[in-house]
Parts: sequence; structure tokens; C-alpha cells
Amino acid sequence: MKYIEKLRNSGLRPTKQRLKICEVLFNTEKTFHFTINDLAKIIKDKLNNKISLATVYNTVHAFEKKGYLKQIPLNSNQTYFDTNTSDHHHFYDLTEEKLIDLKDSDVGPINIKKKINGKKIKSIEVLVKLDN
Amino acid sequence: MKYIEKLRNSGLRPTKQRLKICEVLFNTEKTFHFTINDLAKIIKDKLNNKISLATVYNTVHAFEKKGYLKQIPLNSNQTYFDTNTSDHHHFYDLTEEKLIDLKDSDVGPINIKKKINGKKIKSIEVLVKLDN
DNA sequence: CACCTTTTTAGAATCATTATAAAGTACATT
DNA sequence: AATGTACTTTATAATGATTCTAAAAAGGTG
Ligand SMILES: [Mn+2]
Ligand SMILES: [Mn+2]
Ligand SMILES: [Zn+2]
Ligand SMILES: [Zn+2]
Repeated sequence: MKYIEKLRNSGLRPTKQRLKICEVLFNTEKTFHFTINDLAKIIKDKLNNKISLATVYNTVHAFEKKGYLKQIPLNSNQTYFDTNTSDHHHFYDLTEEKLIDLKDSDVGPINIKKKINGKKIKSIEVLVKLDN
Repeated sequence: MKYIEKLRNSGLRPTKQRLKICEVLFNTEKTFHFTINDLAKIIKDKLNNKISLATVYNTVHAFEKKGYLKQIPLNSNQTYFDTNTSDHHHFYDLTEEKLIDLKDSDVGPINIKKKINGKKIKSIEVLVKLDN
């Protein structure tokens, strides 16, 4: 498995559960946006695999802490995660409740002119909401 | 009271509770960013007034539906509201956990080049995270 | 006032998330 | 390979923000 190395290098033991979750999250070249519920449902329904919900939470948070996942700010009662951990922009389709990555070139450079004393810019992200 | 009219015109009865909340939220020219908890605490501690938490929730949601408040997407366990209901950009100070409005001129025009078939752009908002 | 509708309220219910602690597993060492 | 230890999984309970409920209170109209 290609994820065993990755986990070991992060100081995470490559357990069956973590490897399964890696496959779901990272075995695709395209960005994956999900909630814990989405992920748990995929594991249960599509993979017919049983991983306890606590482990799904634990694993997602461990991966987030290691920098393999990031949270996306959205108005939802559930937290959204993203396998694309770089600073990047999104379309949010309000009808489908789906996130879509934008390339920097889809948005163009953003130049923040205002400065706050003693504060540094850590990230700049655009959220474009879509309607029908 | 200047808010009695505003509420009546929106089809909302101007109750003591709603008028008090209007004063907290709208009696200032500058934008107010808050959570339900922030608002309830101000009413209780600073105004020595007792409004039930259910009423604070009801009122904030009523005002949101009438277009006097909007939600701000942030990664928090609590929902953030904003008295500035126009499309606008924010600094988010990660240390202070405070939102700051940006003027359009602080950011400059944003031109989204990508289009999705059958979808219209409803809003474009930038979130700039700040560090120390 | 009498009437009807809307609103407030305390408390219960819901639901995502986090905490707990016991059983299981990875893995370094012998 | 067996042992020891730290890490991980798991079922379950706890937490906490938000929503629901239904009864009492208040607004508005004639
Ligand atoms: Mn979802
Ligand atoms: Mn707050
Ligand atoms: Zn993304
Ligand atoms: Zn704002």
C-alpha cells in the first residue's frame, strides 16, 4: 500500500481503518470535499466496511492536524473538509450544496490594500455562491 | 422609537424584546458581527435585561429572513451573523476571533472567469485570515 | 373590553461533535 | 516468537448549539 509510508512518516500507525480512509480520500487526483457524515456513509454503503464513527472523527482530525485535510468555512450545521489543503477558491452551488474548486487563474490575483498593524495575512480565499 | 416603524413595515410586531435587540444591533453606524451567545450576553450583562434565549434565536432568525442580518461562513461551532447584509469582504483575526469588514476598494474588483452551465453567480466574498 | 393572532418563554428534543475508558493493535525489544 | 508499552479503536456517554413544543403573555383591531 502506498499510504503505509505516508502514515508512518507522519508518526501515525498505518491501521486498517486509516488505510481505508486514505483510499477513500486520496485515491483520486481530484479534490474531495466532504463532511464526516459523507465519509462515514461512503465507508458503510459503498465499501461495506464498518469503522466506528468515533474513529472517523479521530482520523479526520489526525489528518487535518498533519496537514492532509483542511476545513472549509461554509454555513452548514456540519463541518466541511477538503483534500486540497492549499489556499484556493471555491464555487459553492447552493442548490446542490456542492463545493467546486477554482483555479487561481479562474479568479486572478487578489491584492489586499488594507493593512492591520501587527497582523500578517495568513490566507486569502474567495467563496463564490452559485444559484440556478 | 425609530425601530417601531421598521418592524411594523416588515410585518413584525414591535415587542419590547425585538426593540431591545434592534438597539443592540442597529444603533451604531458600524457593522456588528456576533454570535447568538455574544448577543445574549450583551443583553444580560451590559443591558441588565432578561430575554429568553429562545426569543433571541427567534428574533435573529426573523431579522435574517427579513434581510436585516446575514450569516457569515466561518469555521466555528457557533453561527456568526452580520448587520452588514451587503456582499462584502472580511478580515478574520484568528487570534482575537474577530471579523473586520473590508471595503470593496480594500480588495479591488474580482473577475470570475469560469462559468458553470445553467448557474448564476449570486455573491462573491473574500475571507482574509490574519495572524500575529 | 373582547377577540384573534403573534410572540415569548421554559423546558424538552435534536443532532453534530467531543470525551471516556476499556479492549484491541502496532511494533520495538528481548 | 513472546513480552511490554504506547497508540488506536470502539461503544457509549457527555456536551453544547440549535430547534421544537405548547402554554402563557402581549399586540392589534374593532
Ligand atoms: Mn453533505
Ligand atoms: Mn464570539
Ligand atoms: Zn477545495
Ligand atoms: Zn461584515
